[in-house]
Amino acid sequence: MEKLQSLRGMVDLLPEQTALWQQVEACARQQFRRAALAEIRTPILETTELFARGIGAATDVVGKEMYTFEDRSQRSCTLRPEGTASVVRAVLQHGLLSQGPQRLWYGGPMFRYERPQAGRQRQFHQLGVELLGFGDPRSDAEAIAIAWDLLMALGIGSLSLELNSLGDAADRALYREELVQWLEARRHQLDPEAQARISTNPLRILDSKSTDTQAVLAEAPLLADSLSEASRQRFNRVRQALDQLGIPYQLNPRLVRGLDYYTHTAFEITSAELGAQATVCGGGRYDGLVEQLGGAPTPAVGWAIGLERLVLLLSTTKTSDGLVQGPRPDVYLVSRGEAAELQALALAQQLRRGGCAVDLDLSGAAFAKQLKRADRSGAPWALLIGDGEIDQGVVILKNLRHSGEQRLDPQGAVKMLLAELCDAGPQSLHPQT
RNA sequence: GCGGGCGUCGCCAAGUGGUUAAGGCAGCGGCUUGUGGUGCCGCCAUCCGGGGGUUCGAAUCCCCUCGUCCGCCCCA
Repeated sequence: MEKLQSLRGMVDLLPEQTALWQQVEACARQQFRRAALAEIRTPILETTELFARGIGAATDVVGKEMYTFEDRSQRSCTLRPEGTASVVRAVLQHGLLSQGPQRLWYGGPMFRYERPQAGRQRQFHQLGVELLGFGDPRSDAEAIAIAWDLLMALGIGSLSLELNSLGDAADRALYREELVQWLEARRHQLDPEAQARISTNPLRILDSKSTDTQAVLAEAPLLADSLSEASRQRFNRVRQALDQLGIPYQLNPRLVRGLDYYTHTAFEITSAELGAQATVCGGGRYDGLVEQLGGAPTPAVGWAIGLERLVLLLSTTKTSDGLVQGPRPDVYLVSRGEAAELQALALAQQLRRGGCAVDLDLSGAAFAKQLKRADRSGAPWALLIGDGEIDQGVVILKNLRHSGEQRLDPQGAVKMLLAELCDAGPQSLHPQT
């Protein structure tokens, strides 16, 4: 029989990895709370139209990477390839903007039908922030700062922030015309992909990784030169704010980004340690999207972080090695004999209700076996109960670090363990040495 | 969608045409029928991702396929 397997590009996170993920998520939540962001959760499945309209039909994401299928009523559905469109849809659907600007974060799985490689899977996870209803240049800087500080708080080093301004719709239209003209004149020097893009999405040619294409582009007109005075000033104010915040960045006039909805500020945070898929965080301003999806014109800025890539960085970085440990029980309950096993069950419940992490051995195996497992579990304490203890009305509280043990009445042992626990907090659960 | 590398036990890994497919870790059992962490003993792939083919004979050669990894495209 064929072995059952997960779908290509869909990976399991096993217990030894989830501890690190939980740490990242906890850190993010803390940062988001400090930044006064509220969480929003939207469905993973949306109408295909949402993404077609929101992200742009000419983009690769919509053109060839979506998981799209018809449901039982022949409605075209798509597994979300990114989060922003859904968040804007939800905000509009529930009229949240009528209560004022929204400071939101979201997280969860995204789906893109691509060939898996390092740092890229078909189901991956993002954490994103959207500031809706904010047009001030300071909000661009603040959004970036939230991302930057989160990455710093996680202890990720060697990151670089690349920054560009795409201007507003008018600037882009103007520049697009100029660029197309320039490209047409050199069509024969471009690779086939770039040639095809001249008509579909010329700006995307700019950040091509092809060295040949880049060589040709060296002389190309720059978007920065087509920006209106207002756009230019706006960009300067964003940069000023970043300077004020002490966040280092590099201007990258070729940074365009793949989704159609970006305007003005576009940015990427990359790491040299990630291989080909170097972008950890990408985002920017999207002043046109809310209107595009049927709302009133509303300025907005946001970004998304790829969690797989983040975790990849954290497990590569030496400093974080060994810091994250899976859950260890505080107490391991060993019991043998019918009455003892029942009492152990009850004590486990009592200890857990008291806040103690308890692993209960259900095997009924020999004491030696159970003790061995107790040792492996990493628990600092074991509670042993057998027929002898039942007869005497005691339990054995054993310190697995020092091998000391004492016989106590059951309630005395519970009190002792809970005191160890609660008085000094979780740290005290793991006696040193 | 395209290019290249790889695919032997849960994990790591020897083996590169010839009778029973090393070893290590983990797991299980025992030495120790109620006391762990060390030690010792035993068990743990009729099978080498799957399917065809070549051969007297293949995990070892060929083809197809699937998976995986790396890169391209693109993105988080």
